[in-house]
Amino acid sequence: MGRPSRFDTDALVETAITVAARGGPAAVTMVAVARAAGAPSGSLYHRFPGRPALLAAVRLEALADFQEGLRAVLAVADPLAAATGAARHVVAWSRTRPDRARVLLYSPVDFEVERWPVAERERMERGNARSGAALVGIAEALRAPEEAAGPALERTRMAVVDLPLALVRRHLSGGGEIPAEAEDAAADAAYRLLAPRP
Amino acid sequence: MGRPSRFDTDALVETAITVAARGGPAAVTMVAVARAAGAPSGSLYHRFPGRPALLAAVRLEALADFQEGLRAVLAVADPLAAATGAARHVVAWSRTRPDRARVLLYSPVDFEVERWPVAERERMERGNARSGAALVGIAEALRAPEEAAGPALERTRMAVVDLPLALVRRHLSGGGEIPAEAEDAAADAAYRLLAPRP
DNA sequence: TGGTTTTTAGAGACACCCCTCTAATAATGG
DNA sequence: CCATTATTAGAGGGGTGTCTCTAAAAACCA
Repeated sequence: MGRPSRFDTDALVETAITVAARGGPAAVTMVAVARAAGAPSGSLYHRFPGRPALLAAVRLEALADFQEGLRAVLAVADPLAAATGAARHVVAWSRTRPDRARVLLYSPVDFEVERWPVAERERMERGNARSGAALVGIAEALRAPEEAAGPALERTRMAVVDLPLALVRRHLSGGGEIPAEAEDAAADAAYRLLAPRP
Repeated sequence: MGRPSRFDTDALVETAITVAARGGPAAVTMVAVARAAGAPSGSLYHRFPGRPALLAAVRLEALADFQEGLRAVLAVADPLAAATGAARHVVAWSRTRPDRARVLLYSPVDFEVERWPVAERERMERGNARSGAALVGIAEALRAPEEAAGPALERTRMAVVDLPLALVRRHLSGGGEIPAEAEDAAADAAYRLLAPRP
């Protein structure tokens, strides 16, 4: 099998994630990650064809981890419970995995998606499509009889993803931590946004 | 008065804003902005002592423009109307000034606030304090009798600032535009979040 | 043991950026 | 018209980053 590796891919991605969490995607350079991992740059290039691939690995790791849990929560039968649970999950996940959450607070553009290798870009689109489909299901179940599909989806996405992430953003950007109460706040807000009008 | 200037400070800040909107704070380098403005880098250094000062100018211009309008809307007498109006304003402002909005979607850390000249940092803190005070007033007026001050402020800030900005973020990050309906969505969501429970 | 394979190790070419510094330029005031 | 002054113009040093390429190291396998 040849010489055993001193730095395995997962560990390198992990340090790249902490670098990204601390300094944003711009700080994720090949040299910076190599230095942080105590590896020579050659070892990095041995695993990632270039910086775009490294950025993709960082983003995809965070995204997959996030979406996996989200989809599990969204699978609950009662749509309102699924939605409030998902809102709570977004905050809870971010609280326990702040570095990965910080990665997700940046936009795809910041991670230079347009330069990613095609395989990685497709992997991201597949993940987004799967989660998007789960969300559409919930939105449809919650939709008021007279409401159009578009606005209903908008409202659901806002309650389940955007609003919790906004909460997370305010706490994390600035170096702080997320308080436990934020989970309740997210769930409560989602309920208010999605419960049928009185 | 000496030789008249070919590039005035405001115009340079303006091009810096479009550079920042397109490529994020990382793209705002002295050379990049100089190139975009068609000016030699020396002209830039003549007006800004260095990159941190340029980043500060970009951020402060966007922030001042945003907060000015926000405070005006928050000054409305009825607190619930002020809050929903403010939420609407955040989206409306972002819709008409997408480049400035894009600048505000990044965190202070991304703009390297810690390296700014002190004067600029203080100017930012003063602006934040003023807007924060206006928000505290609204939050206090909206607070339910049995609610504590902290959570009430959290809820108000979320409805008035975070959630509208989250909406804006989804549309702007990715290069798109903000649809006009988003203003209604923001105002509606703010109402649902802040109106007294049935 | 000796060949094969995988990986580390790091030097080096090239590009870009920050910033300094010196000249040249073009207006104004006496 | 000349001195003054604000500004443009851009060359160049020093630093850092990307990526390539060669050599050595360290395991496995026959």
